[in-house]
Formats: sequence, structure tokens, C-alpha cells
Amino acid sequence: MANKVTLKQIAQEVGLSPSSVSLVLNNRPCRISEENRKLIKEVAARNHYVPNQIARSLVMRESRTLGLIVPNIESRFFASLAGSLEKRCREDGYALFITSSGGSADDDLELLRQLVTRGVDGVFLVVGDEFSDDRALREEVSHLPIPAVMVDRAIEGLECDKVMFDHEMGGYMATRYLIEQGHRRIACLVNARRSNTGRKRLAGYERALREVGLPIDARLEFESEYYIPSAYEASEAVLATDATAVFASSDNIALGLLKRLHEMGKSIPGDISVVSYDNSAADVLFEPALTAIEQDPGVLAEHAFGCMSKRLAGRGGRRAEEVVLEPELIVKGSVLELTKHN
Amino acid sequence: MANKVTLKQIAQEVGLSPSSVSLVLNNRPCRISEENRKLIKEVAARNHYVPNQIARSLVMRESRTLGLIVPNIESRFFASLAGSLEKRCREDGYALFITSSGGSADDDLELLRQLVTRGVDGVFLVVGDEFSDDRALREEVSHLPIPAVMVDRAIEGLECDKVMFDHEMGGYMATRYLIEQGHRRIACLVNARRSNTGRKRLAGYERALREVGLPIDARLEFESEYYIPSAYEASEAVLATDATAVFASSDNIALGLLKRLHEMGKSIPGDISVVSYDNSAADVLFEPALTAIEQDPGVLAEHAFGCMSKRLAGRGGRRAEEVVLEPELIVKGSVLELTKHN
DNA sequence: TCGTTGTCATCAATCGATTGCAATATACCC
DNA sequence: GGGTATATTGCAATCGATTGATGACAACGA
Repeated sequence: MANKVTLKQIAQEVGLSPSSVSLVLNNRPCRISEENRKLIKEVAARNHYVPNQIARSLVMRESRTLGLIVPNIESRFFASLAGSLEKRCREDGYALFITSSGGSADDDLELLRQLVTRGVDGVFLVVGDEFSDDRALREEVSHLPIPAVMVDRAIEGLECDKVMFDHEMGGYMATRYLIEQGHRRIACLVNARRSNTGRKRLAGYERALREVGLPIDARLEFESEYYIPSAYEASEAVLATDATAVFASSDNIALGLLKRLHEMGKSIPGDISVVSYDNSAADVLFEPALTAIEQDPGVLAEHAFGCMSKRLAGRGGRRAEEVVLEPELIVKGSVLELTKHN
Repeated sequence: MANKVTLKQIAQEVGLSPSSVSLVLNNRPCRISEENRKLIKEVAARNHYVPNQIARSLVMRESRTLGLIVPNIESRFFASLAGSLEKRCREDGYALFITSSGGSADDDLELLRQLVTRGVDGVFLVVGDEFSDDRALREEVSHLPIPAVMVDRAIEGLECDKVMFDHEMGGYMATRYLIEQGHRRIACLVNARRSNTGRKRLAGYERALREVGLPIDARLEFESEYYIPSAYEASEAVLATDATAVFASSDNIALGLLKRLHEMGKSIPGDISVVSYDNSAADVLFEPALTAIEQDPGVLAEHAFGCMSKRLAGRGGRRAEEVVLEPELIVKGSVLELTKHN
């Protein structure tokens, strides 16, 4: 294992001062002879010199490092978001600390402190979806010495930049589409109890129904956690209704539903139509592919970085910026068009 | 946005020296009166003081930060590995930089430099699977001033701790199992052209055949990249053979195969048996579930951290450690037992 | 009164880089 | 040769924390 080489050592070897070496290696405009420049660069390369960013950060008062907290890196959506964001950060010379909290506000707080203490220049927060006690977290966020951007979801009532897809709109679009295809008895399978985004999607679902004068029937609203087995369990009841279509408010929920449908020998869209959310890769396996509300994590990442970038450059306004993105309905083949019979 | 509070400021406010404040806040054994201790802690809390880890790192000569480079964070296996590793690191007070390279040796090198420059205390490398020109990367790794642990795969011939599952053994176990179930014409669908792990799995497959005197038939060996559409494409040819079983050397490859099977109306295991690798979550959707070779990323993470931990504590031997883990065959329902007819 | 012991707290150097200002050396002009 | 301009390079302070060495002061015993 090689040793760490410092500026001073390089300076010693070339017989110049550390300052000169620093100047040259950073390509600062300065008057160092061409001869010495070359020498310095050569010696640095030969010794595998890598500047100590830690030391540099200390004096420069910036680390060119950002942080990200997601609830669960193993979820496809967050992994993709993290990947896009990391790439985007790197393009601008920032490194990204990706951390995964498990979803509780306490963990979020702990991670946030870790990030701040490590000197990140800013943080992206994907927090605030669960209904846990977030007072300490709010308090911390509001006293943050660095810019923060809330992504995909937010802690309500906190003055802070936000970038997210319109979840209510997503629920609305999905339901609206089903209505347009002639469906009247539309069930939904959502995580409204424990998730703000789920609750919003449910609100969109209800708005679409209300808008065309369809009744909001509590017997058609089903609850599921955001993972496959939970949705699988809940699906039996869904299928016992007279619904001709289901709005599944997440990809995992849709997958649980599909598994149940498959087992019961029901076909899509022949027996029942389905609109999903966040097409997951698994989706390619199904014939027909699922019609779904799509949120491109890359777009989310791009806008989030944009906000952050502005703040870092001091170009952010005094007030928090709020970016709301519209999701997209991707029509594939899981919805049957019903002939109207009224 | 609050300001950053420093040790000195706290010291000023309580009317003591920075040293005293440092001593107290770090719970160092020292003689500071109970009274002042309390005062310091209170003032620090009131001002939301967070120690600057950057400054601390500089003098302590360690950042309690580690780095990870994976080829693609959006892949389930790596996401899971990253998640487990991050959690494990945190348990020991380390933060983890998770970076995703895209798989080329050049990107890997760039990321590695980034990590080193940022002062990580060690790096986990999931690199070396693609056949790109890795000379610069090897050079860099061999001159690294910090410990490195290669995970899941390795750059051949580099003296460096390694932790990985036995890919050859995995291929062997899968094939061996199919043979034991009475299969004689066994196809395989692997990524041998562009992946070392794929090549090893293929070697295992061939060893199993050879061991029982079955012919190694090039017409039964098919090539596929590690993503679904590629496997889907390749599968048509696989299904045109007289094979009664297929060994699919990755989860995505299996999924592509399944999609094709599904479309052709073939049933598993009735028409053809399948052994997969790395059960992905999507797998729960299929009836029957896929029999597969499993590699638990959590186990990989645990051992990788173990190696790193030893090195960091200076307890690592002079020679590189090599941990080879055995994968596990998880029997589910995608393999038909053939009655022997010889 | 002086020395000793013990308690509480501070000094000052250090980590590895950056950078404004000062210093030296060389060239050039008259 | 003296003076000025210009080309090169070095000094030393600084970032925010850590820590071994050291100081100040009170109490106590002889």
C-alpha cells in the first residue's frame, strides 16, 4: 500500500515552495516558469500525487459534495433517482453521498446530521412520507446551515425548495382515463393510511369520479402497503367487487394485484382493467404491458439538481422554490375500452 | 438558512477555551468541572453546533468515510448490496459514498480518484467484469494509499482483498441439479463474451456436464447480455433446440427467457425446466416460482466490511485475503423431475 | 513561609491545502 | 551604475478541530 503524498513532499522534491506547486497544479494564473511547471507536473504524476480534498475543503469552505437521503435504496424508483442524481452531480464536479434511511423520521434526522457534519454543501431530502413524529427533523431542517431540496415528497409546511411530481394529478389522470374508456365501477388500491403520496393519489382518484358525477364508494377503496405481498393480500377483496377496473397506486401494488389475478385465472384487460403507477422493469414481462402513470426519476433528478445549483450559486431567491412536475399517462394494453350502454 | 457554528464560537460564548469545549463535547477524560461541562453542552445544543468533520478528519487523519463503486446502481443486486453495505458501515460509524460507474474501466478509474481525493479511509470495488482496457485502473489500484476490497468480482491478478461468491460453483450447482433431476439435454444462456462472472458460470456448467460424461454441445450454449431484451432475443434460438432444461445465468436473462416462453405458450416446468440466478423480486410473480442459484448481497456486504474493518484496524495480514462464498441452490418449482429412461 | 498536591483550564503545534502580499532575481533603459 | 519594470518564487496566515505539554491557583501540611 503506497503512502499518501502531500503537496509539501512534492515541493521538497522539486525544490520549490508548496505555494508554487499548488499554483501550478491548480492551473492558477501565475508566473511560474514553463520549465518548473513541467517539472512539478511530472513529479506529481510520478508520485501519484492526489490533492487532499479534505484539506482543500477546509480552507475553501466548500467540499463539492452533496448528500441524498432516500427511504429505501433497494426500491427501483429511488435507486434510479439516486443513480440519475449522482450522475448529474458528477457532471458538475460534485460527489454525492447516497444514504438510505429505512423511512423513519429518526433515521432521517440521524443521517441528515451525519451529512452536515461531513461538510456536504447541500442535501436532497426524500423524506416526510410516513406519518412518524417528525418534529425534531423539521427543527433540524429549518436550522440547516446549507441548502436543502425536498424531492418527490415533502415535510408539510416547511419553507424549503421542493421538486416533485403531482401525485394528485397522477391519481386523477389514471382514473379519468379509465372513465373515458367507459368504466364506471372503478376500484382503487392505495396506501393512504401511511403515505402522503398515497393519500394524494387517492384524492385525485376521487376528484376524477366526482368530476363526472360518479359516486365515491368506500367499498371500492382498498388499502395496501407499498410492497408486493401486502397488495397480494388486499387484492382478493378487490376482485370480489363488481369493479371493471382498478387503479393501483404504485408499481409494487400493481404487481401484487397481478399475481393474484394470474392465480385466479383472470385475464387483463378481458376480465379487469388495470392502471398502474411507476412502470417497473418487471412490467415488460406481462402481456399486455401495463398502462401506467409514469414519473421519470431522471427528470426529477434534473430539476432537483437545478434548484440546488441555484442555491449553491447564491442565485436562489429568498423564498423557497416549488417545482411541480406533471406525470404522464403511458397507454399500453391493460385497459379495455367498454362500449357505453346507457 | 442558519450559519455554521464553530467550536471557537461556542468557546467564546461560554467563556472557555476551544480546547475545553472540544474535550467536553468528545467526552474525553479530562478535568473540567461538572458545572462547565453542563454549560458547554447546553450552549452547543442551543446553537445547533455540529462539529466540522472535515476539520477533524484533517488532524485525525481519517474521515470515517468509505467508498463504493458499483457498475450500475439501478440493478437490483447492486442496489441491494449498496444498501446493505451502507447500513453495515453506518453501524460502525462510517459513512459510505456510493457511486455508480456505468461499467467502463475509465469511469471506474475516475470515480476511484474522486473517492481517494475526498479522503475516504477505504474503498469497496465492484469492478473488473467487463473486458475493457483496465491497465490504468490496475495501476491506480495497486498504488492506492488506502485499503481496497474487491467485491463480487475482481481485476485478475491484482494483489488485493477479495470477497465474492463462487460463480463457477454456481453454474456447476445449477447444472448438477438439473442432471440429478434427470435432464440430459441442458441448454445454457450466459454472458460469456463480455463478463468474467458469466464465463465462470459457463465453466461450472461445463464441468457438471463433463463430470457425468455428458457431451458439451456448443449448439446448446447461447449468449446473452445481462438485460432482459437481449435475453428475450436470444431465447428464440434456445427454444428451437431439443433441450429439456435451461440454465439462465442471471435474473434478467431468466426474465427475458420467461417472457419468450410465455409468448410461445410454453409452460414451466411442463415444457421446459429453468434454473435461474439471483432471484429478483419479480420472481414472486411467477407460478411456479423459479428455482435459482442465490447469492445474498447482505452476506457479501458483511464479509466485505469485515475485510475492510481488519485492514483499517491494521489487523490485515501482509498478504491479500480472499473470501470465497458458496452460493445456494433454492429449489422452488421451475424444474421438472424426469423419469430416467436409459 | 515554602513546598507539595490536586484541580481546572489553556497554549500552541498540527493536519494539508490556499492565497494575498512581500521578496528576490533578472532584464532593460538611460 | 542607478533606477524601474518584470518575471519568479516564498512567507505566513488561515480554515476548524485535536491533544500533549504546561500554567494558574487554592488548599494543605510542615
